[in-house]
Amino acid sequence: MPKTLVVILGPTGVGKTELSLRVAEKLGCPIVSCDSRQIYREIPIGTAAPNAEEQARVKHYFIGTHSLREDYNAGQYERDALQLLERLFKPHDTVVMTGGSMLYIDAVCQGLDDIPTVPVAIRERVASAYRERGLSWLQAEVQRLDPEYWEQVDQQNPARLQHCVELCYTTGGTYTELRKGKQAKQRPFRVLKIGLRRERAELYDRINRRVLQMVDDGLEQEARQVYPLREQNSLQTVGYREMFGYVDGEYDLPRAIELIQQNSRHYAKRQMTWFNKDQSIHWLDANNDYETNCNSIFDLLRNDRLQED
RNA sequence: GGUGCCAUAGCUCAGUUGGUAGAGCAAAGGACUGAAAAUCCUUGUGUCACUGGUUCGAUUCCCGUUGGCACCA
Repeated sequence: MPKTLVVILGPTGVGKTELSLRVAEKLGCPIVSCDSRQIYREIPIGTAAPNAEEQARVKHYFIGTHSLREDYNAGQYERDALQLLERLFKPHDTVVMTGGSMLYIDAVCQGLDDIPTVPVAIRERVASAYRERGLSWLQAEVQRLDPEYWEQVDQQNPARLQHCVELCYTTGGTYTELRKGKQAKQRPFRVLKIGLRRERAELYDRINRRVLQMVDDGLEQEARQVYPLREQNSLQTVGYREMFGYVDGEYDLPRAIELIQQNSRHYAKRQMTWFNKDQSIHWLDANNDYETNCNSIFDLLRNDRLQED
């Protein structure tokens, strides 16, 4: 029997959670979360993680499994998720994966290149040099160490440049050498990507209202509890940065809420830009009833199987 | 009621010594391989409040109107 991973993706707030639950219930399979922030146990409210009731309906993986103090990233997720899927595909022919973290989805479905982990000391060295000497230093380093990458890279983007410099320091070679693996990695299962979408105005309205609901549910208190960890990468997250600004007295609570809504909309927009490029996604209208969308997914699964045989 | 100041992009404001205007934010589009809810790039025509006057030409100067703010009654 061919093994299939059903990936349900879409922008934040589109309604992935409930559809995923219905699909998983009908298939009798678990849900693997593909969300770079729901993985942290301290921040369930602001990340709209599935609640206890939802998790009781279907077994979930990668929800609240890590602490904000841990460094986690897409490469690690690729390894963890593949390992888990190998296990889950023994009893199950189909597994549902759901989430909106674009890079994490690609990491599982296509795979990332094998890039070494940068030692903390090197990361800090590059970061402090950048702080002291600015973007032009990063640009000069990349030109010197990896001219080929310099030609393609977004030259104004410090995050990209820093990463390249870190890897050159770490390996003694170039970043370009590590980026050669363009074609998709072989996976021991097939992937069916389902994209959920709805009209822009409607999506934004849902996002705005969901943020207000999060505030009612105690987002401010949740943010205050994790405030001491605000410098962690894991807290460079919509909903928390804005609350930290409020706690620091930069603006009032209504302004913080406005900013959270706005940044959530920006995030949704970036997700859509990314997903729009992916030709392998089968799009469904989030306004259809669950029965209709579930049936569409099962039809796609069946066709997929027939083709395979 | 009187006097003064203000009225320019969705918002906050620059500016044009008279030749029809530009920043920040918002918004839209895009990029993206171990920070990815991150990080970055591109995009600015708007009756310059309304009416009349002066002028070759007014958003800019003048009269009036409307709205706002301040002070005086």
